[in-house]
Amino acid sequence: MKLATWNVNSLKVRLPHVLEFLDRHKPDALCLQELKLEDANFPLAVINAAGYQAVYSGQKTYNGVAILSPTAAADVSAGIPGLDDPQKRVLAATVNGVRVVCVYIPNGEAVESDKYKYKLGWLQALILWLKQELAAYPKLALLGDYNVAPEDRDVYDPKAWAGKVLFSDPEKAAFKDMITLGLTDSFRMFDQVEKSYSWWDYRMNGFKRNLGLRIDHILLSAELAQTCKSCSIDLDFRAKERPSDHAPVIVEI
DNA sequence: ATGGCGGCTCGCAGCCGA
Repeated sequence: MKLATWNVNSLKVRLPHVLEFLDRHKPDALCLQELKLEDANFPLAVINAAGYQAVYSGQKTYNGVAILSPTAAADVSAGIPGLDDPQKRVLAATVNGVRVVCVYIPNGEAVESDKYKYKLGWLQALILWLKQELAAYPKLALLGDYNVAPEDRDVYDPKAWAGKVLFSDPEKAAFKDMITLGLTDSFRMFDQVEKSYSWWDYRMNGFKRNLGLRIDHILLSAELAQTCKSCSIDLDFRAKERPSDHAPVIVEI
């Protein structure tokens, strides 16, 4: 079974890339973030025509998440239960017996900002909910844009990024808390080339110079990690004309 | 040290992302 995650930075603009991704990788579930469109504008007909079903939770301009799958998604739930948040950042569904949790964790802007406080509170709410969700669904995958680079090797210049948003100690601690719940970072289960990243700034030729961060992750529950076969980042989609600034991450379980 | 790119909007400038 193949699962994938991709922050598309506008589904309207990236729809051709998404269709190409579905055709090339044929994932059993594809989690998308930053749809930047309302549910009424979700391109369901085009995705159905590609052989995929979709569940989604969108809003105008910002955020928005979706799960695409060839088979129907069951027990769909949007948002973090108990967290009153108008921002559409979480969607969970069961696909072929696997609990697929698609997240777009807040960016945080800068450690001094209110958005950073919102991010840390949001992460705490996510972790509390995940603990329950893991108890209910032993086969669980948490896929998405975490906006956290967990280790030095996930950052092109860890000294320059030390203490900055996406790489501050409280954010890294929250990531570790997720690992402590029993989740495994599937990417690090396997040998990877050095300087592997999932996001590069559009500016300064970030991708060509490989000035990136690894902030998109697929964490697996123990039961899924046991049988995980591979995890990779598909750089081809970041190298395209008019790409998303994120590359897709793919896991085989 | 700064800004840079790209996507969005009751657009032509400003917000947001990371």
